[in-house]
Amino acid sequence: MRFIIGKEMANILGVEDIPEIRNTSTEKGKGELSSPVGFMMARKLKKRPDEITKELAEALSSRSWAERIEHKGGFLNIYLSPFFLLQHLYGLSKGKYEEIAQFTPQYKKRIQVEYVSANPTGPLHVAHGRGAAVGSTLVNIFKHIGLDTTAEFYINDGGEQIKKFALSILERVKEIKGLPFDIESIDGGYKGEYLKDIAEKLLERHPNILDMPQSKALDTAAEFGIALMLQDQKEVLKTYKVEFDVWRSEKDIRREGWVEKTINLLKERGLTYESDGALWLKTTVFGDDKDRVLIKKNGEYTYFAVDVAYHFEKHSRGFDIVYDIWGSDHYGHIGRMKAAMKGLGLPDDFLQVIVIQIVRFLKDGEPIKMSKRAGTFTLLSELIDLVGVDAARFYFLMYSPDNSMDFDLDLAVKKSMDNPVYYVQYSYTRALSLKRKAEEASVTVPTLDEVKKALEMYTPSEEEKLLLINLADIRYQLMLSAKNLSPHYIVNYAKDLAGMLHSFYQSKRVLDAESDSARVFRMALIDRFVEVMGLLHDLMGIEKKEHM
RNA sequence: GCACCUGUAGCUCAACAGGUUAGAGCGCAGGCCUCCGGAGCCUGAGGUUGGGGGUUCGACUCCCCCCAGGUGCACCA
Repeated sequence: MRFIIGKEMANILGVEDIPEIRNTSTEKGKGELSSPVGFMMARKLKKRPDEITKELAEALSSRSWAERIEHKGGFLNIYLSPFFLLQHLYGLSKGKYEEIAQFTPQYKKRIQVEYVSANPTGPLHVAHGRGAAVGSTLVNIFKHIGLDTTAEFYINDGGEQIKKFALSILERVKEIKGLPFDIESIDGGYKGEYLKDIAEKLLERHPNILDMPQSKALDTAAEFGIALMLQDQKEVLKTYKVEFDVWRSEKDIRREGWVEKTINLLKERGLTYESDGALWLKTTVFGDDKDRVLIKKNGEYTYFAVDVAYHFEKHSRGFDIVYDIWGSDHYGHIGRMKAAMKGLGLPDDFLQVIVIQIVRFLKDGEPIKMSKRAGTFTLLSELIDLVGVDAARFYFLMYSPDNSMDFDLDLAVKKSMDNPVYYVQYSYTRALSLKRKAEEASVTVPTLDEVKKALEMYTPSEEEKLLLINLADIRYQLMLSAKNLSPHYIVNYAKDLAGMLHSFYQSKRVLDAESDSARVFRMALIDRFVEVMGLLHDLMGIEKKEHM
């Protein structure tokens, strides 16, 4: 809706750029929408700001969408026709998201979002919860506005960690068998209790595992443990409303020869050299602080080498933009990866890393120490059991990913009204309950024609218009989240809408309204609220509750 | 030391592409149900946007310099 108006302004002024239109509905005396178009265009058009806005106000005031237009210096303050807004909202379910998608840099690109990508050497940790919530919501938004998006999980089932994992499992098998065992001797070994479960199940399947040759035993343990952990991760993610289109295995990347292919290409480009028995990539040429090892002196590929190959493979699959969602602890990986992408001749905007800042979990007001090595970590599944999927997701989504956050477990456990997720869910339930009551009373949702007639008789109040204009802003809000790569815009938007619904609900009766026309208008408003708020629930991945 | 993130009301956070008087929630003070769900609503107090310069008609927003907190700087992943 903002775009429609912005485009009309641009047409009248004969300029290319669509002027900024702000939602000023909650501010007094600035209209419902407002644009600093006079200031923005003054230089270009060589006119005074107030001349421009005066001209626009005159030209636009006859438009059907305009109820009233004021010009104040360089600002144009617009009051919209309620019918126009409802008409817009009635057309919402039919899609037409193209016109907002084109304001995002991802428009008409093939995009991939890779996130979570946890090691399959253990269950998902609570810290995975934030990236999972952010990633899945971004993907939901991208897909909803029609961007060509693939959600991908990279299974790190190759490399050094897997060896340590397999060794650790075998030690636990020895333990169960009553044989001497020693986990401490494994450098970076896995000490979590869950390894005993894996070992037990492994013994059931392969009772003779310890009689196998060492390398076969390790392979068997690794394969078995990975399958089990992956299964566990998939189940938790499903509960957590996180879905992937593609699960890509590191082992397959290696097996398909992508690493050799990639390294050869880098060699051809003269970007590698040997030193200390290792093969190095000249990432410093592309702005990295130091060069990085591709092949260790023991002949194995580094994680970095495989990851570069994986991203080269992504490009070969035809993606234009790849978003990797990483925790801030992987920050050091970014510079070298971007340098490697440049070395491979990929476009500058191909790899974009969304860095999620750290989450601290507070218990009794104190941060909990969490470490995989020590085996004392808290699981994502435990967090879900504790606070529920809705609260967990909502809490993670509320904050900008740039912001480090504290997750107060005591507060979340309380399920008290401090928790904004209830406030938002309650608004949906309340509106839905009203629709249910209406249905019982045989009051139907009006057609657009009925709304039009009703609005000839009825003038909406402040609360009603506020809710209306903000509902109609849904697509702009989705565009903001998509463009700025953060779900927190739509979460705050949902909180605002919920407040407006409650405020409206408190001040006006719907079913026993003072007039037929008022009831028709309000029924339309409630119906559209359920539509928009329902969509927001779906995108955020929280439950739409019929009853609370 | 270098790089990145953060610093906004007592607390937790917003603020769109630089735009008109910096907004919410919690907490605090007061008020509101004969009534469609009070898990709600209304009113109020509360701010030198960490500090200092600069650019601009206009700066929380952009640039520079400081200060404070966090994270990262592996032939680990």
